[in-house]
Amino acid sequence: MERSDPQQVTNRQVAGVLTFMGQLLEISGDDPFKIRPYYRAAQEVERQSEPVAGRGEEELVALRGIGRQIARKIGEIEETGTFRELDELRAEIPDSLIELLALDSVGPKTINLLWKKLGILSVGDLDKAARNHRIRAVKGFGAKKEENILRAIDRFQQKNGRMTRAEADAIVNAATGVLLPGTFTVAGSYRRGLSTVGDIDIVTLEERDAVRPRLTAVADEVIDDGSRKTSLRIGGRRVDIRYATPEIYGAMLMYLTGSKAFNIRIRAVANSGGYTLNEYGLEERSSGRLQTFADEEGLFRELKMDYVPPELREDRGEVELALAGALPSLVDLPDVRGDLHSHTRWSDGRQTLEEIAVRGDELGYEYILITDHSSSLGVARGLDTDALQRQQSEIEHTNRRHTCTLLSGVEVDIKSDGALGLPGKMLADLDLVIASVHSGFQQEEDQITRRILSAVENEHVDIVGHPTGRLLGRRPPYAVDLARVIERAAEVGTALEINASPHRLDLDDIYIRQAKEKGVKLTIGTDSHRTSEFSNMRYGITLARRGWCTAPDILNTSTLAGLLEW
DNA sequence: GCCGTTTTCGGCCCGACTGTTTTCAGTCG
Repeated sequence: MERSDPQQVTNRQVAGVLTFMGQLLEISGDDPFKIRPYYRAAQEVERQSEPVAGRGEEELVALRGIGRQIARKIGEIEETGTFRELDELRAEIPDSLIELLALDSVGPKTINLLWKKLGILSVGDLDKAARNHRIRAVKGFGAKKEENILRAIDRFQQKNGRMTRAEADAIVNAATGVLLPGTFTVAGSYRRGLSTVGDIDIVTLEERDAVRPRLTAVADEVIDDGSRKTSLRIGGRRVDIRYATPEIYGAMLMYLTGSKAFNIRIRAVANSGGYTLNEYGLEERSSGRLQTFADEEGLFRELKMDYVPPELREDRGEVELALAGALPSLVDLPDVRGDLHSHTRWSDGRQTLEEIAVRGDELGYEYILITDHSSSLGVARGLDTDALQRQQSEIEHTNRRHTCTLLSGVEVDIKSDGALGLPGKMLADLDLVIASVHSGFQQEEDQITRRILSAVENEHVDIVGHPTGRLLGRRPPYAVDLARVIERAAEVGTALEINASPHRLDLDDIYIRQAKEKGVKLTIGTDSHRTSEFSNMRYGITLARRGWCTAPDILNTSTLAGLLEW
C-alpha cells in the first residue's frame, strides 16, 4: 500500500483498509467474532461526514464499534496507509486470494483449503484446477462442488454487477407476475430502497407446492430448492422466495428485509429483553414459547420501539432512536408538490412544454421547473439567451391553460474553469437555476471541487445538479470533495439536488444525510426527458428517506409561494 | 475486537439448504 499524506487519507480509504483486514482474517480462519468488528468499524468510518484522519484516539473510540485496538490501527493507517498486523497477515496470505471471495459457493474455508492443498491463488488457478478435476480429488469435495465452482467462475467472468432500480423493477415484474396479487412483498435491499440492488428477495403467502411450478417456469435455473425457501435465477439475477403463513408474515418480512447489520442489531435488542428473534417470531427464552406477528408493526411494538421504516434499517443509529421513540418522520411521495428538473425538445428532451404541463396536472403538482441545457453544452443542443427568452414567453402562454405552473429555469453548464455557460444577466431573469458539471470528469479532486464551489457561491445559482456526476454501473463519481461542497452550500444557502433518475440517484444516501445535518436544503428532480420519467420521483423520495430527510428538508415539498420566496 | 440498566469477562443473530457426510461443515442471507 502506498504511503500517504495524513491530510489525504479519506474515510473511504480507511474503510477499505479495515475491510481488507477483515477479508484476510476470514481466509486465515480466525475467530468470526474478531473479524466482524473490522467490517463494522469500516461501515462506521464510511458514514462519517468529517474525515477520521487527524482525530485523536479518544475521539475515535467514542464512535460506535471502534475500540482501542482499531483506533490505534486507524492512526497507523493515517501515517503509513497500512498497519502492522495487516502487513504481517499479508506476508502469510496472498492478496490475490481475496478475489475468490466474490465467487458463489466459495467461502473463506474453501479458499484456505484449496490454497493449501492445491496451491490455488486466483480465479484463473481455480478454473484450471476445476477443469482438470483436481478439486474433486480433495477430501471433502466432490463432483457437484466442482461443477458449482465452474458455474460460479462463469458468472464471475460475466461481471454482472448490481442492478439499477429500473433493472430491478423488470426482474421483480417477471418474478411477481406469476404470483397472486396481494399475497407477497418484495423485501431485501429493494425494499430498503438502495440505489442499486444485488438480488431480489420475496416473501409470499402462497403455498410452496402451488407456486413453485409457476416460478420455475419463468426461471433460467433453480439454485436452491427446499420446503421453506426456493432460490432461482431469473433474467440472470438471483431471486430468493421465502414461504410464510399469515401469522408469521411480520417476522418473516423483517428478517428478509434486513439489512444484515440491522438484523444483528435488532436481534441483540430482542436478546436483552429475554427473547430470541428469528424469522418466525420472538421466542421467550425462559418458556420457549413462540410469539408470532402478522405484521412488522406488532413486532416493533413488542420490542418497545418505534416502527423503523425499511429505508432506515442499516444500523446507522436508527435502532437507538427507535428505542427512545425519537425517529424522524420521513418525507413521503404525497408531500411532493412539484418537480425541479426537466428537459424539453428545446434542448435534448423528447417532450413539449404543453405535454409537461398536462403531466403536471395529472400528477396534481403545483409546479414543474423547466431546466433545459445551456448553450455551452454542445451535445445537448443547449439554449442561448435568445432561445431562453423565447421559451420563457411560451411558458407564460402554456401556464394560462393549466393548474400546474411551469417555472422557467435552466440547467446551466459549469465549465471546466468554474464559469457558467450563460451570462449572469440572463440567469437573474429566471425563476430558478440549476448548475451542473457535464464535462472534464477527469479533473483532479482540488480542481473539480473548486470548480463546483464557484458554482455554489455564484449568486445566480440556486441548485447544484447531480453533484457527483455518477452513472450507476457505467461511470464513477468525479473526484469532488463533497464535504467541502456541503459545508459551503450550508454557508451560502445553495441547495443540492437529489437526482431521481435511476441511472444516477445522485447524491447518494450518506451524503444526503450529511447535507441535511449541516442544514443544506435539498431538491428532488427527475431530470425527465420524456413524460413517462416524471414517475421516477419515487426513486428520489426513497433515496431522500434513506438520507433521513423530513419534508422540510426537501424544497419541492414547499408550496409554489414558499419555493419562490426561498 | 467490542461492549456493559444482567456483565470489565464472557458473551457476541439465527436459520435454511447443499454436499459430502454417518452427524455436520460450509455458505448464504
